[in-house]
Amino acid sequence: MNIQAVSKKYGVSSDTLRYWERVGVIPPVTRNASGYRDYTPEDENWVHFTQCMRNAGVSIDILIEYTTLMMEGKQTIAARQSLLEEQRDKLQDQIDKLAAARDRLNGKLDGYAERMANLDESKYRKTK
Amino acid sequence: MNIQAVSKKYGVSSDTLRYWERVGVIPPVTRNASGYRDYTPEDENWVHFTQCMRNAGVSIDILIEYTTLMMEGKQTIAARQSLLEEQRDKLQDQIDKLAAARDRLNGKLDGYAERMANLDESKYRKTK
DNA sequence: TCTTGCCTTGAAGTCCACTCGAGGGTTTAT
DNA sequence: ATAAACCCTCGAGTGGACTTCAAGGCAAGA
Repeated sequence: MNIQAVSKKYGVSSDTLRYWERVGVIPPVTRNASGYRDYTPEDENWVHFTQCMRNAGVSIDILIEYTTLMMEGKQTIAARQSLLEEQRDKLQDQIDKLAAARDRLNGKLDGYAERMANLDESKYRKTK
Repeated sequence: MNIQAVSKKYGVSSDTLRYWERVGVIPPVTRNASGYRDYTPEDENWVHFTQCMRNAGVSIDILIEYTTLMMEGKQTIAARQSLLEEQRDKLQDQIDKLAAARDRLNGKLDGYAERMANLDESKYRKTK
């Protein structure tokens, strides 16, 4: 699958796909005879994983670290595991922060709903 | 309360507090006789709200827009309400993305747990 | 064969949200 | 009364993550 098709399939620009590969977030992508990128299902999986992590705010540096460990083979399994655990915990913290912000907005919105109701009411009885 | 105390209380640098005020994320803070910032409880509340929203990734531009509407008074109530609703919905979308990433990491971690178990086992019976 | 369009690289540019430094006034402690 | 530790403003600098640009190679259709 060429770069444009992958770009469309995952909603990531070709520039970003090349950038991810250049800095080492994803391992070197398979090339065809003319040197064009030809993403295998495994390459695609890296893209998908990266997109998922980036959407969640995992930093480029962390992803580079993970990919580097991955390419170093079996002896890095324990390191990869703790890296992933750490990121999962960070994600959970972030989820909690987002939920707190959402709840705070909902609290404010309750106040607005009331004020809007008062505005409506005032159309009918001009009490103030 | 002076800027340093607020900085400590909310874990936001003094530079950032000044920056937020400068660009209009929070309204002008009360000053003392020598022109130093002296945060009232209401000023603090703006800081706290801003910190909560920034932690959740709400952009500076959106916060400026909200504060501007706020300072324009009652006639912007409806606009503020829809701005807040939109942000709440965005936060929910982001929460969903983070949860998806977290779940994906947990899936990967299940795989790692297995491999680690195999490594342990191989210490005792060298079957491969 | 010429054109259109996608592909390549490397370097430079952009955007966001701070963060820092310079230069200067104020308050507090000795 | 003078040094240390605050505070102020303004403008420039930084870091992360792209994004665009420049210059050129290859490929399929008219």
